[in-house]
Amino acid sequence: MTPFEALAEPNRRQILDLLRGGERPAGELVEALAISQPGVSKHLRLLREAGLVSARADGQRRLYRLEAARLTEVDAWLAPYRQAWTDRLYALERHLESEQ
Amino acid sequence: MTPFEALAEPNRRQILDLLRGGERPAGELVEALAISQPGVSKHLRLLREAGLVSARADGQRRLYRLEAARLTEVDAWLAPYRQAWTDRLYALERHLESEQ
DNA sequence: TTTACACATAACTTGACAGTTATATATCTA
DNA sequence: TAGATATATAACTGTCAAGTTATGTGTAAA
Repeated sequence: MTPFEALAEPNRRQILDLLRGGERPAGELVEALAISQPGVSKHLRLLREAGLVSARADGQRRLYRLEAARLTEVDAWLAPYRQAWTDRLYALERHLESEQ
Repeated sequence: MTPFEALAEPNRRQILDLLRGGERPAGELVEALAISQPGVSKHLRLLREAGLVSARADGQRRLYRLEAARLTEVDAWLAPYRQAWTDRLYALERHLESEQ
């Protein structure tokens, strides 16, 4: 699963958002989401396969951590577009359009 | 279809990449991709529904254009992560890990 | 006014994903 | 050692996306 595919699912984005606050046990993520525990576990697996999170054992819990580095791939793809929408020409086109 | 879902598919990302160079007729996109004409047409529809492209008639052709503004939604989601991976603390963690 | 062209839509197949419940595995605790 | 807890996996179902071929629709050209 590529990072792009991983981000397509809202629950997975929410998981990443939660992990931005630091390491979290799986159970805490389960509480925060509106789906079942196995559902969360499956999303965590896909996120791991995408390299977007990592996990380590802590007793009977598993602590998940954000691997933000993998998101640079998405960021890199987006970069040239960022230039596009900040373009003065682009802004002008939008402006002319809105006047119709 | 959300922008996130739209970007999950590589052919659609390629279409957007091509449209970064300016308006293109559908046929030109068909030539560039490795899938059938109806396949491309369906992707274009989804991209339209996601607001990522727009189309206008030009004789018997249809010219597609990038609507980069919609990508700001993705960019906005990504923004706080961008901070995360440029963090000095984050860099330090990566460094310590690589030493193991 | 046919024929050709560009594109969209219809209809269908296949496979993957997201969700569920039930169960297995491992660790902690009484 | 016997529960109790935390998490993962198995097994299953329903939905949907992505691809295909075949066909429809509108515009250009002969």
